[in-house]
Amino acid sequence: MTAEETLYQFIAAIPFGNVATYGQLARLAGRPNAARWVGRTLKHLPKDTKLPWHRVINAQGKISFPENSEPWNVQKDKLADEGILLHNGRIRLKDFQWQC
DNA sequence: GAGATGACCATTG
DNA sequence: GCAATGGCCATCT
Repeated sequence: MTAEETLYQFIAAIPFGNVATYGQLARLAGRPNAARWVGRTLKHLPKDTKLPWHRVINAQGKISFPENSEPWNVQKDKLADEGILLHNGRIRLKDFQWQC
């Protein structure tokens, strides 16, 4: 099981209606300080991936795309479908962050 | 091999 | 809450 595969497993395991941060997933995958590695890995995902990549946000509860950009809107919509709404441009981690 | 870059984080003031 | 700072990992030039 490579670190990447482990990462995919954890992303797939994020429950509906919850989100996880880059640093959190990095830790779970066994790379405590590799948040950037998580971001890089996500960017490499095929566009037809089954992974809920939209549930991955940064530690500030914000979407890591320029606001109102195309991917930003896609992610926002998917989150809204799960009842996760942006409050002042960011997500309330306190309410939605995955506890594991 | 050095420097820049990127879907980042924790700490500090 | 926000900005600056230093750190992290992998890739590209």
